[in-house]
Amino acid sequence: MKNDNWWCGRFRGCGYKLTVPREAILDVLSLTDKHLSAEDIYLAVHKKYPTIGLTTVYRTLDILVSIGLIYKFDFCDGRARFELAEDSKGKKHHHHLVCTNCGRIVDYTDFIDDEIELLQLTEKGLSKKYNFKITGHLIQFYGLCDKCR
Amino acid sequence: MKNDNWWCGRFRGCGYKLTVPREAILDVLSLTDKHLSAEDIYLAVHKKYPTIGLTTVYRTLDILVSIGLIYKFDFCDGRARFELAEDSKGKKHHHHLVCTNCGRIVDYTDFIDDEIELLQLTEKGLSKKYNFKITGHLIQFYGLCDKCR
DNA sequence: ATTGCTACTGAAAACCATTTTCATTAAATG
DNA sequence: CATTTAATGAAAATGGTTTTCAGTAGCAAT
Repeated sequence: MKNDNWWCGRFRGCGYKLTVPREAILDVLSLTDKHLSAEDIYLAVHKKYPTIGLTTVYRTLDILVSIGLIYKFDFCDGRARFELAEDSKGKKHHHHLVCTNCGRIVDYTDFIDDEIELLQLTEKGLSKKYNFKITGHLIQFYGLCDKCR
Repeated sequence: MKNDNWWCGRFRGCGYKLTVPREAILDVLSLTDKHLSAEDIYLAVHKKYPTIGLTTVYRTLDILVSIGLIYKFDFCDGRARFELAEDSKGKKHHHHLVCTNCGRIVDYTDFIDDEIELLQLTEKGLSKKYNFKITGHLIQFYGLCDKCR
């Protein structure tokens, strides 16, 4: 097990052990630009490590979400999807545009700046008015892609 | 069966029959300000009409969503939740603030105007750039409420 | 290196919201 | 009122996710 990956510190700092399955799962996520489901990840990991089980994939994803290394999304197709958090790996912050017919997902980074600005303003207002400690937001567009429209 | 409810036309216009279960389900939804799950609705309907089944509730909710009479939301607690579309019944358009600890949901209408304006601008931009026919958006905030923080 | 502690693991079973199946019933139309 | 066809309820199936449990492997202290 190599201890030189960028996420090792993050793991140990949270009291989690560094294991082969966890490293394999993070590898898969850091090498794709797709929005993988737990099963997608399981299948990808399975090619290199056939002994790693789906249960472990689910458990690991839970941990990764909880320590903020990955994000979990619901694109309304009945399964959760995961992607690496953008600050982890030189990825750009983006939002999603989802085709409700074929499931295609477009990551867009245009328009983001205005969105972020407004979101921060709203978060501040909500936080004050309702005394919430805001931890996150979700903004997503749905529609029909060029092929499906 | 009274044929004088505001939704009768909407139903018939879409080729759906007006039935007791459908009316009962819409009644429940129009009398609450909560975000009910399919089971919540089933239980509420069940008090007055014990013969109406959960299956029918699910089927009716599907229809209501598809004709735009209600909205379906995912607040990440493992079940879908439903509420009457705001244009149906003098309800104000709002977005949601969700407590990730206790599940409390705050409907907020402040800040909405700016949000809507930005969303429309973004929709226009996305629609042009990616050739999507945008049909909807989702914007939601997560955090810890005053009791849970 | 070896040990001991404890977290981690895989397989199987359980879970649970939602969907499907199918035989029966009831709404709408004329 | 009869006919057509959609709607219904019960039960079974589905399928993503979680739990259980006995065995395994990280890792800190020796």
